[in-house]
Amino acid sequence: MANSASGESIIGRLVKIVSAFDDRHTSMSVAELGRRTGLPVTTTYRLVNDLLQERLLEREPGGDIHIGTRMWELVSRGSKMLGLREAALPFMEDVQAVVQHSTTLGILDSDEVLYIERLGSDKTIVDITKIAGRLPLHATSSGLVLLAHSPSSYQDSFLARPLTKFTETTLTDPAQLRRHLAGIRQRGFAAMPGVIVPESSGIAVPVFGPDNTVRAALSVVVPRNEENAASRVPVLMAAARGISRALGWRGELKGTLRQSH
Amino acid sequence: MANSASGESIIGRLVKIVSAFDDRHTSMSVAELGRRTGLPVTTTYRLVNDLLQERLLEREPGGDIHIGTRMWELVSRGSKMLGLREAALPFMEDVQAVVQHSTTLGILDSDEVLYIERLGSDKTIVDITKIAGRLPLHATSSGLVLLAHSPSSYQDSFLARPLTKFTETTLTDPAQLRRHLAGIRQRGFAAMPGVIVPESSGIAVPVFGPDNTVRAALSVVVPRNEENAASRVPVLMAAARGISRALGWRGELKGTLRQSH
DNA sequence: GGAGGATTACCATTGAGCGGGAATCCGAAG
DNA sequence: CTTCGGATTCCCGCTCAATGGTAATCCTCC
Repeated sequence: MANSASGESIIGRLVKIVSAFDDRHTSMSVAELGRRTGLPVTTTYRLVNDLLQERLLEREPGGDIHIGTRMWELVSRGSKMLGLREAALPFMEDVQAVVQHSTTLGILDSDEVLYIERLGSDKTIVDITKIAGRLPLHATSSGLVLLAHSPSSYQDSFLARPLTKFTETTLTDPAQLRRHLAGIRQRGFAAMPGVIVPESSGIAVPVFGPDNTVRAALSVVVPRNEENAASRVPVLMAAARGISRALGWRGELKGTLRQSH
Repeated sequence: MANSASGESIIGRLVKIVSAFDDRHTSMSVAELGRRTGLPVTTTYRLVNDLLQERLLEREPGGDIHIGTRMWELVSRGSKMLGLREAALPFMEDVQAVVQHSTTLGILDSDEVLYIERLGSDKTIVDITKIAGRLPLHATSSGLVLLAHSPSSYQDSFLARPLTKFTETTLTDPAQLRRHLAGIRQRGFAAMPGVIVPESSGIAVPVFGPDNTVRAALSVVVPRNEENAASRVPVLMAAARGISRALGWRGELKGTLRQSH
């Protein structure tokens, strides 16, 4: 920005400021914000005041500040997430009504699954997905579905890097994963028992856009001991097709391999 | 910012840029963005490129740009809306399951109701609420609930200004509205037949925070001809209490008037 | 091939942003 | 009441990042 010192753009600082807030820290004093962002004190105060002016941040009675309603509103309204969410929600409600555990919708972003919607807060089941939360691709059923339908060049580069092993069942071997991904494409769904948390297992299916590429992964998390997990697949698939259609998808293009004639 | 000409801060421009996107325009060319915002061409391109750098905006194959996933993620994760939403959603699902029409959660912001959550996309019923959408306070059941529980100084200033009459049943007279608000406080809910659209009517109840102030309004929209609309009130009230409790509310403080002994 | 628009490249100008330092405010502890 | 540590605001000169014209280039349709 004008002047340098830090050599960082205002926009970069905005990102720092907004990033300082998360689900565990939705509000804090300006001083603390300065500490968390590492910005010079004076600068922090000036920026915060500018943002308060525009209602992008808000000051609460105690003096602490938090992300402003206006910011949430502008971003939510203009973002494509809303459209995807709108299309998906009715179907997710149906799934939720039948499956009774938690239903999530995730997209691929920056080599991770980003969950953009989630229904059901059943405390009896371990489920670490959160809205606007991220999890690794190779350790979630949603992630595997998204990865399985990515361009192979992307898969290659992703599988080339070291993968964390979360539990016994987490696959980390590239060759093994490749075979697994092929299976997912073949069967049309991914079922992963306890890949991140041993107690629960996830089932995920792909959601397609008009161009027949995968837009998102719809998934449910169920207790691992539940043996009829596979019975959930048809419900999920039907819902995913509904969502896809709502997004403008018109069925597989000719030439795409099908399950059966 | 550095240099003036327009005499506008970068932050103001950011707001302009983000505001240029809405649910009907989730993506556009940079040139069009420049037109919509009224910013100089070159400036628009430069700003957009900076934002693309930070992944706050994203470029799609066609060249059009849209609000970036990162922006949505950062704002959603850090915003207090998520907490409110998380608390409310399970109860909203229950209401939705029983009432079958659309269930919404709205807060008071800038003299309007801002809807932050909505379940149910029943096309058979006219419902103009949208997530991140706004509607006037005096013409929605949610708005009236929020207004009824606002500080009287705020009510005064709000009622002092001219109010738009949307349908026959929209109340616009301050005195009449005041009486109505008193009734809402007394009964604990607002029921408005066709205040904005004649075909549907809304029922709303307040959601309280730990300090016993109203945080939000929970409401359902049902067809107007449905005469047992009142029967929906208990469900809503129970759900609202559940949400309030999830927010840390601990029941009415002593001294607060109750419906009955 | 050419007209109209979108996008990029170039560049001189300058005041908005910067941030150190000091003063002030405020609440809690002594 | 005084002290003390932290949060917040004020002040202010420096300077380069941001600005936004103009012009060149790149696309796309007719």
